[in-house]
Amino acid sequence: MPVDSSRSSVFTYQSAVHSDHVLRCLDEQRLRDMLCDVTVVVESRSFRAHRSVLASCSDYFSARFSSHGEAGVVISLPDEVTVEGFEPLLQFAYTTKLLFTKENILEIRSCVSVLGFKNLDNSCFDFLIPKFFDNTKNATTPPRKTCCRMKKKCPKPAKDSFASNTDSDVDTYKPISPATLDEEEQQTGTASRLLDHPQQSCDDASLDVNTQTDYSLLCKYRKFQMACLEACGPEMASMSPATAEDSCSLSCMPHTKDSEEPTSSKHFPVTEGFDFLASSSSQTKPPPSQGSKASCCGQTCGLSCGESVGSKKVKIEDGAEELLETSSVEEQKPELKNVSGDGEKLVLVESHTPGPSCSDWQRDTESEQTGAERSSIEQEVAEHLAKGFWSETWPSKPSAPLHWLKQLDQGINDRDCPFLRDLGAVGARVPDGEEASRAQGSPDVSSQNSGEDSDSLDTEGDSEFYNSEKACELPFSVERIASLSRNDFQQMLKIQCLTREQLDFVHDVRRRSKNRIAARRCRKRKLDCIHNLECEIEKLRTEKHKLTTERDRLDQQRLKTWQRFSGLYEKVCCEAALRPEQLQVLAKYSPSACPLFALLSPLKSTSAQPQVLSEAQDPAAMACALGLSQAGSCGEPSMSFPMDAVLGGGQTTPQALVPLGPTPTPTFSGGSLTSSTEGIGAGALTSMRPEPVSKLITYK
DNA sequence: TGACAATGTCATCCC
DNA sequence: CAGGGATGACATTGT
Repeated sequence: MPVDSSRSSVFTYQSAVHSDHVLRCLDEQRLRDMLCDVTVVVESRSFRAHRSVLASCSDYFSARFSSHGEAGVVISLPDEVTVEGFEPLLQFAYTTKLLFTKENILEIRSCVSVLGFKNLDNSCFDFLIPKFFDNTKNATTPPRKTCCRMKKKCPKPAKDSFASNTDSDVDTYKPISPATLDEEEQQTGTASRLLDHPQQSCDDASLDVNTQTDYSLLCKYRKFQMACLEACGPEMASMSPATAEDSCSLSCMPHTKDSEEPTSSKHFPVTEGFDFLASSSSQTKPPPSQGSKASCCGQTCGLSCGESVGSKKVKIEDGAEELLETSSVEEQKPELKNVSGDGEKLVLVESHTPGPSCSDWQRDTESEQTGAERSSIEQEVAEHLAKGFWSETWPSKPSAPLHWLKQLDQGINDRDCPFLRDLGAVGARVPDGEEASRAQGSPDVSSQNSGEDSDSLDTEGDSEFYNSEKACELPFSVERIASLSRNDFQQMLKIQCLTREQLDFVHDVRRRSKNRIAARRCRKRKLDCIHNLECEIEKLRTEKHKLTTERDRLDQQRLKTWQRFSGLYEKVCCEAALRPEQLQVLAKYSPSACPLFALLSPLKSTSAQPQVLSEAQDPAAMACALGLSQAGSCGEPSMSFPMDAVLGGGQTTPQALVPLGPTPTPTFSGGSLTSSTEGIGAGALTSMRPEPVSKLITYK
């Protein structure tokens, strides 16, 4: 790890292999029953393990162990957990690899669900299980093919061939070609979205791994998953290993030497950020000695485009052939290669790629880059490759990028592989020399040069990219441009001594990559904001409903209270036979909510109801008549009450409380003042000073 | 063929 | 002042 001694910054070294080493040692301890502190009993079979490991992988164990503090505990798992399902999970906990077959995948999923196993999301099984058990392709065929442009870019014959194969044999899960998606991500970077989206949809590991996303609300990622089922599924379902070898996808693998070997592995994205990592060798990534060329090539075609941190990869093994993860740490785990299988066996591998934190650019190319930008970068790198980006070193590097391009010739129709067609288009630009001859040496590739849709596939930006790139043969991978930190990036530029044009190109690539990620972040934030606002609206609606209910309840309560007051005042007025001036005095000292209070102000505006006054000669009757009108004194809402509301001895209807507007309309029904005797006494009356009407009647 | 969604890119502002 | 992030606007592509 080169460190600039002139720096005073604090450096962080993050080992790429440490975590894997620890896990491997734990696994060895488990196999040797060393330091194991728990015995897990499943169906009368015991498994020794470390509690810390189990607890860190499973919510179930975490909860169980938290309640059993003592060591040497024996835990019996529920009946739902079977040996068939638990054993692979235990191995996964110690190896990050989940071996499963068609026979036990259901058991495993059940156990995952029961035990709350982490990092094994249901969506992964949701993706795989249909491929195992769904005999009807249409049942899993999505209406749209979001993820793969193969449909668009591949001529119909290729698609039809897939379809025919699928129809004939979909029950058998076969490894699919890594090219099916790798090519596409190299082409357009679409695969990065496709891989990012499932993560977002399921575990919210969106393009911004540090933030939570509600992208799960969006069905687009599910659409991607379903689209992959169709686009990749047919291959998965129908392609035999032999056919897989012939597929273009395998040829896209940038292996230095292994790529020449028949490969039955497939590389395709799976939901929940799982990638199906394809490799038929123990070294998927080109050796570091090949420099940036091999490194870029490996990343372009061999790496999946999941998130760099915590990304998961699925290795598909065919038979006894073992595939190794592209991670550098994989080389340290040869013992894990012994995955024999009578039939097909899949290995889910969760990679532990550390984040970039050192200045080792060689390491950076292997482990550093975000999934969001990786695909697009890979695309660019792929374009570089196809254009003979490393033409300088190419002659001496037989395993250089075009090597795997050359393999595209092997029984592969470029029409079957959109990436090939794109590469062909790019290859047409290969200026001269060996690259051109190599490209021409491939009938398929050369034919791609005249592909009718190759030009249409190039966007304006691509053309600009090609033009600028043509004069910029960079000695490092494009992905590194965007993935490096600012300081490292500048340092790298100093070291490389690039030309002005190259510098411009590099900065442009970096700027666009950064901005691309920023745009994704921005959009994600926007979606999050929209979702939060929607949640807020829903909350406010709920609160409004609650408040409305409460208001209605209080209205009813107030109505009852009003009825009691009405009866009481009615009684007082009738029995006391008060004169108008006495009524005014009484009303003056009465709460505004009481009916008598209404007598005060209406007396001043009796001109509005002369006929009423003329009829109501009796003070009590007049009081009752005037009491109908409450002309908004003191700014209170105007109220109008039917006579029976006041005189009916509590026979008030809810309408009596409904405000009728600023101009009250007295409704005198000529009722008598015979009142009920119920209610509170006069003494209690004077002591009751309820809140004014303006406070009691608070309408919205 | 138009609507729509997703994404990339550019320009601009702000830090 | 350079660089990077955020974001609106626009273009492109796919469904």
